[in-house]
Amino acid sequence: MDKKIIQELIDRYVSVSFEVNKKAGSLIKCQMGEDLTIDQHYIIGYIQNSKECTSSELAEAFEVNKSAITAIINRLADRGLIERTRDENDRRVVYLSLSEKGIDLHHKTQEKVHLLVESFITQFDETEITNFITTYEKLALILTNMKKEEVGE
Amino acid sequence: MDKKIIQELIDRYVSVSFEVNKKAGSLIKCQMGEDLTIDQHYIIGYIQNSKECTSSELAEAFEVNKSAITAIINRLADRGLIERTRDENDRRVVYLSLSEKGIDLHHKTQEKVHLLVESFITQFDETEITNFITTYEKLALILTNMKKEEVGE
DNA sequence: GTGAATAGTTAAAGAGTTTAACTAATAGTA
DNA sequence: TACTATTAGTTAAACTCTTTAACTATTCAC
Repeated sequence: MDKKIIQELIDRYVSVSFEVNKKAGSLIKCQMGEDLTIDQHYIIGYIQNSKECTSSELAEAFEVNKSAITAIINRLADRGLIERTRDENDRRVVYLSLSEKGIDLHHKTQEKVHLLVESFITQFDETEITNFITTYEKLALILTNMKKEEVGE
Repeated sequence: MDKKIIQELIDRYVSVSFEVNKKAGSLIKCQMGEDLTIDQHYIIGYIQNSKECTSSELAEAFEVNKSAITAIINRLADRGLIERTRDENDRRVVYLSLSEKGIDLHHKTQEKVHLLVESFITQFDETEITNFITTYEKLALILTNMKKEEVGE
């Protein structure tokens, strides 16, 4: 690729990814209201979709330290949204799961996010948005590999 | 579009945008090191590219309250990276600008982010990444309009 | 069985955020 | 002109998220 074209693409990417993140984050936050922060929503979603979820697993998935997860889980547990269960075989391990209340709230917020995403995805031509997401997924893979290489060094 | 296809696209989008944000954010943070947080980098970049930047302008651009900007600017000013200048005609207004030190640091971090983005952008075919960014920009526009409508209600 | 590794928590500190109350300056208007 | 409302920015309190470092409890490995 031409140097000049690359420079232009970099600038456009940096600028647009910043803008979309800000705008999308702000719209999601509106949807969440007082119920959950965005991070809490994602954490609860992860627990919902994972069987026998642990703090360590969350820390790895969200790329933060385990103590950051402890803090978030404490807040959610205090509100009765999450339950902790010790593994009987390995008593170091604590499994995280959603309470009834947690499941209900997750459904509610999940639905709102879904509708929000739907409302902008459907403004695109099917081919265009499909190609977009496919490339986006390739990008996710590339970033994962870069991360691995970095750690491997 | 078919309902089922839409649902699938939504799920893929939510999942991939989350993943890319986490991964890219984490890689950028590594590049920044101890010098600046990501938010500070963006704030400094905005000030660099804007003539006569004010707190209100930043608050609007970053979609946060003005007091959040004051806090960030205070930290940067304490480190001698940013200078404040009162407007002589309208003494309520405070213009923000980078000090020499701030400009140098911004060049340094800017360069690092540039190289990082270059390293993954160049792994794509030119047509594919150009189409991707173009759609991404359309998405930014759509989100901006949604935000406006929301405010207008 | 003792030392090393693992899972998770706690505590302290710092960054970013919001809301609400505040200062200071300007604009509008009666 | 004087009063009121608006605007720009700050401050303070409270909260979330994050990191680092030290800690407990448990399990693993030799």
